[in-house]
Amino acid sequence: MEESPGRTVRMRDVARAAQVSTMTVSRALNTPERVSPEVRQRVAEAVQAVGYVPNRLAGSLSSRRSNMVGLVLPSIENSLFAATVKGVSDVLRRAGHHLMIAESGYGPEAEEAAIRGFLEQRVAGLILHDTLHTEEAVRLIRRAGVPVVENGTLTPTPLDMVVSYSNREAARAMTRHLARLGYRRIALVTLPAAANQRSRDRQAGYRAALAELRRAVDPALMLEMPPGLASGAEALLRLMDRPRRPDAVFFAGDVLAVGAVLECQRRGWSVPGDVAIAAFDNIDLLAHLNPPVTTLRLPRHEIGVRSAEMLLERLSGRQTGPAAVDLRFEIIQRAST
Amino acid sequence: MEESPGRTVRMRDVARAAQVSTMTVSRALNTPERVSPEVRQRVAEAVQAVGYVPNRLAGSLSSRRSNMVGLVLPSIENSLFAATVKGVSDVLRRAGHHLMIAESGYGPEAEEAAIRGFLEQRVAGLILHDTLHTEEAVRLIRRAGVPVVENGTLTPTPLDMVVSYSNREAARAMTRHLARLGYRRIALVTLPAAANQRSRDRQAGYRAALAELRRAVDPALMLEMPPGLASGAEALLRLMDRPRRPDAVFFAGDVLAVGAVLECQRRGWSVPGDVAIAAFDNIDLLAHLNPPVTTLRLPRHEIGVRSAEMLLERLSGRQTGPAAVDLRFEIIQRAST
DNA sequence: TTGTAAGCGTTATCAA
DNA sequence: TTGATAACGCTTACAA
Repeated sequence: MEESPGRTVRMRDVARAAQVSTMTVSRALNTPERVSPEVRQRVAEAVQAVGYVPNRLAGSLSSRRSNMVGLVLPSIENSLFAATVKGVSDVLRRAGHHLMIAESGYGPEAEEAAIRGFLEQRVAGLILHDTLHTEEAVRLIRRAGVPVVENGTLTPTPLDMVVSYSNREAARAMTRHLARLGYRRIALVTLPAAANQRSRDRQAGYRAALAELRRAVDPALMLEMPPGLASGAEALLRLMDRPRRPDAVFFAGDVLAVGAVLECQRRGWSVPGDVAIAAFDNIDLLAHLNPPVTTLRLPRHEIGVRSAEMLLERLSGRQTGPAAVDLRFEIIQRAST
Repeated sequence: MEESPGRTVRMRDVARAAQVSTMTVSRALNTPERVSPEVRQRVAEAVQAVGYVPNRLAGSLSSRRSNMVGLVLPSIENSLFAATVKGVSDVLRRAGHHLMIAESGYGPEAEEAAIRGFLEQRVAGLILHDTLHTEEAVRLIRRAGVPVVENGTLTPTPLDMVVSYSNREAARAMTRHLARLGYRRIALVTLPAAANQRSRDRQAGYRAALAELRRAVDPALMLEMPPGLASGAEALLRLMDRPRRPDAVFFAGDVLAVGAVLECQRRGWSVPGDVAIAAFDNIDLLAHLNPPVTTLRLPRHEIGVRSAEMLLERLSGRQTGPAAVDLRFEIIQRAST
């Protein structure tokens, strides 16, 4: 019943209480099968009695193994990543690992700082959403020799392992889907592509689809907008203001499509009558909007699960060498197209 | 240019390269002002030359200080917490601290497991969203002697520090606001209150407001629903099916209000003509819905910022003793009421 | 199955 | 201002 924050309880205290050496305590805790049942029991009781909480700092320092994984996301606030984080977190927890999270929102330099911080903490592995890194970040990772999973897109030049879907193929598939439905002038709205490989891949997929369909790319129908609901509304208005309007708009980013549908409601425009609208991500809301919005089902959660699993497998020493996992997406056709 | 993951570079290697002792390297890195400029420079160059990445595990073990903070959230997927996490993360990063995140979604036992894990990692402090903890969790925290901030609601029995707004007062204010607007039969929908102090506080605030208005509480107008858009729609339908319909519904949880508004669109019900709708949280979407939805502006981001700041202040040894910070909320009146 | 001794890579402490 | 030495709390390696 000792609850005052006095001197820390060390393994030595448990050892004394159980009348064994610290090594036996260590074994009883980490590899119980290598300790006699009787002693195991005595140690368990001693742990309870003295209120022992193992010090992983000391354990990791000594064993040169760590149970922490670092995750770097472009933005903690973007709810798109929540499903991925959840997947990572669930798998890690079950394996007794812990998750550290940092943000790279301000670009590769911020990512480098986050990576450096994680390596100082001696994480066992890294999961990076972005696929663009500073040279120094790459050097740090290589020297540290930690396994890394990249998530953002199926980069052709992975650091180590990749788990993602193909942004290019997803955009291509949706563009073709819209064409198949009969839309003739399909517009594309993405987030700013300059520092965003995902946006560039989506634009490439759109272009590829049009090329296959033997349609010219009309630059007036390609727009880059910042993220946000208002931004989606504005993109729609700009496109509908063009001399030659689109009959379908593919919003390949964030919640742009939601903003656009809500703007149509306000204007009294019929969707898909006046303009069809398609989105890029399976956020719940899209299914509940009026009309429900055609979109892609992306394997957000599975990306997290597989990333964590691959990392753990590598750490366990079973899996070795680089690997790329191309997870599947799916088109969800709804009333908006 | 050495990039192969060979032997780790230790402080000793830097010391050798700079021709000083490890203590001098340690000082040059942690308290540069206590080292001569010349030596400081030599050490900096040596760090570069050998590619040294400090080992915080060893540092923390030795100094008995850590730069990690543990954050326990009910759900990683719930985007409501994103703003808080962002606030915490920003403040910690600037102070050179790191964030570990875990989930308590399955109740106090899961929270206890998360807390135990963090304490094993020897975090410097804890931020807990929930205010309901197992006895063992409380004992662990007390023994560890780490500072703790609780966030979920202004609990009257804090473990240590609290940073929150008052769920009770917020619900009370919105209920009174709706009454002032002339609504006579105000319904309340919350998340299940059994294991959720926040829901209970909101119900209490609603009851308090009605009592002050000398109105009876009609149990038929109080509903508890699971989270989700579909759930909000269903709640609305159930309430509108009552013999004596509400003229306003206050959705005090999650995205319930959004689901309800979208259901009204589908049914062709006028909001607020047929029924007024109010929400509890300032998610962007509410401002863009048709009609825009009256809601509360809650200090989500500030909660994160202040929590982290208080923790850091305590760690720096300046602030001591418990503290409660009651952050303000605000009603945002929009067209839905 | 259990124990002894020597680190793991850093910092606190004290001395020069 | 700098350095020598002894921890920090655990695990590896080896021995009994």
